Amino acid sequence: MDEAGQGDRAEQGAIPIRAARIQDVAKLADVSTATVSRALATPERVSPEARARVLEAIAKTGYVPNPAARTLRSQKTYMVLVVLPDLANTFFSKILRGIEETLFEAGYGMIISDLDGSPEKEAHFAAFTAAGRVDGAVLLNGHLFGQSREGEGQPARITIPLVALCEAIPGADIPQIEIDNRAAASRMTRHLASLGHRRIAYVSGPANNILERERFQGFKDGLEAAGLPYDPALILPGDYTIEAGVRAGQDLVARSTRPTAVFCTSDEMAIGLMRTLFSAGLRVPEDISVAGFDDIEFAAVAEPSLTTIHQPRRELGQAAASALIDLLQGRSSPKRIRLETELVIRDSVAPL
Amino acid sequence: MDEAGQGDRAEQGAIPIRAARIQDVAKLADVSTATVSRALATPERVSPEARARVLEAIAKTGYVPNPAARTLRSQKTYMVLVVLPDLANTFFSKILRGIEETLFEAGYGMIISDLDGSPEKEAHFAAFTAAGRVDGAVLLNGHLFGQSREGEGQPARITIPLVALCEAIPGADIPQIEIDNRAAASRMTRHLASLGHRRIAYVSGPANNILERERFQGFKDGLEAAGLPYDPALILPGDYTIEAGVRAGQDLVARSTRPTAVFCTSDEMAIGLMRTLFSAGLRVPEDISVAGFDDIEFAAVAEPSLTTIHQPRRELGQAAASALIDLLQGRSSPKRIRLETELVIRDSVAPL
DNA sequence: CTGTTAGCGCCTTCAC
DNA sequence: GTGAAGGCGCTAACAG
Repeated sequence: MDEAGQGDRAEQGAIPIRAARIQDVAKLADVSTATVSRALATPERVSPEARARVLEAIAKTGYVPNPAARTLRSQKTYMVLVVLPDLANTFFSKILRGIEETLFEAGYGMIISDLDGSPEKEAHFAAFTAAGRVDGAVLLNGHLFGQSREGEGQPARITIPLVALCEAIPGADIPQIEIDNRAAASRMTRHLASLGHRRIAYVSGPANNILERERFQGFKDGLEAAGLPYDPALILPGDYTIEAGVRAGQDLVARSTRPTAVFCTSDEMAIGLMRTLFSAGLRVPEDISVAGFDDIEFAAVAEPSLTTIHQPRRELGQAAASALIDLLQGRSSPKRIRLETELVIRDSVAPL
Repeated sequence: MDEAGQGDRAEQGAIPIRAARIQDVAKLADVSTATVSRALATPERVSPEARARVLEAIAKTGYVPNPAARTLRSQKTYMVLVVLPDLANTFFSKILRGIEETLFEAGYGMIISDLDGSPEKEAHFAAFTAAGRVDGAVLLNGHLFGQSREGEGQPARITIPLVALCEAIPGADIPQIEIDNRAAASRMTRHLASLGHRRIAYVSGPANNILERERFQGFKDGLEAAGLPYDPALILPGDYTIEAGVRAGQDLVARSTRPTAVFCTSDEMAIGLMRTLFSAGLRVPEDISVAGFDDIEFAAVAEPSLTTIHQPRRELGQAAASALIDLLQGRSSPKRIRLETELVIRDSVAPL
């Protein structure tokens, strides 16, 4: 015995019952520890009698295998890391749920890392991952860990299975689960044009973001398909947040000639933008039509309800988790999975 | 050597570089493994020269301690479990962020369990916790794990530090971080009454929920303070979701005599309710005033913007994480922490 | 201040 | 079908 051992971490008199170990079960069932282990992992290789005794002993002792020991031995953690840029963003919560439920069914736990734009956090989680605390990772942040600034010996290369979700990672040879952002943005743009709108503004995502690049392309595709000119003055900078929508709205309100429709590349921005328009006495859709992207919960109950692009968020999460599990269990996975979006027509957009 | 070892988990030719172990570092730095360990854990107990050599060797090898081995030895996981009833609920995301950032600073990781109303999931996570995969847990779901249905040998008692957040757990002798729901609800009720409203409806949370019980008490307190009678016909059932608000709205719309104000115990319900009122041609606040609770992001940009009770969500998360960390590190923590709420007056409520 | 040593609990080969 | 034994990588006692 080395340390004092157990107990007293929580001062309120925690009961110093030592958790049952495999030895305890073995003794009680009158078998070796190897048999206990096998009874759990490969029951068919253990005689029915022994198995029954083991199971009974497990029930009696309340034995739960020690995961640290198991991991140390088997090199498997049954944990998956989910890396996302902003946990507080509504858009991710339902995706997370899709991921979590799929992982759970397969016996994996989920560790979340909220990068929050901090490079040091990213470095931390890269180390975390390299240290083998997780078997795999789902990346929602649009790039690989640290992009290994080379030099410096071996920068702890990450060799576990990875999957990219939503924000595709161009160069990476990993499964990518996403929607067709370009096609969806084009679809919305054509929808607006088909209603007679000719001056259509576009509120962008963050510069250099892959979603933004694709949606912007789609916007231009849509203009072209509708025979409308591209006017840089109608491009407003944004970053998918409510506040960005508010700012874009202020810009619009201040103009003498306004667009007749605004395509916001997130519902948050659309809602923030509408708010600003209302405050200035403008009506949606009578004075100006507003469209969103994502179809978050609030899109349907906004006033007016929001015309937008529906993303199957839960299914995206599930698909990403499934792809990762496939990899984790030695199966292969398609390199690219694209889920369908849908144009949802509500009340915030009207014919000109 | 037993197994084949390393490599080939990910089929795409993962490089079979074995991660550096403490031994490798020790050899390179020409010290014992114990010294390496100490250089990391208690640098002040190692000579500066040795420390420098160790650090250099670590940099050269890219060494990252194996957490499974560390956990096995030290019985510490540096992981915290966060148990919540519904990950997809907007209300939790900012709280999670508060928790995560505080844990992160203290070197702890966060594992999320979305209970999703499933008892089997709860049992799973109870076992998970009992198995020692986490050092502590933050409970947002209003009750202790499984409430240990006794009998059956030792049902793997959970003895790690726990903290309850938002939903207090009455009998439990653990730190509870919350707001004063009763006082806040009373405050809002009195605010409505002070504007001349005498028929105030109340849209509830789920029956038996502790938040609901407290807020309902507060509502009655407020009525009493304002000298208004309590009318059971003005209590509408809800569960904090948008849909519940929609349903409550339908109920209201169908009535011949309506309340002049509605106090919804969540912003989601308030937004859903307003939507239904609009669809029926009613105006807010001209025809009917609507108040919410929580002050989620969308409350400020709803149309009309929502009068509500502000909860410091991020701070709640931070406070819970801090309390847990105190416990984890052997310090004590106050048994009850109550953060201040604020009445936020916007446009959805008007004088009668 | 530093090295030696002994496990943490489990899984898995090897021998029977 | 089963048991004995070694070791996954680390840290904490104990000597020095």
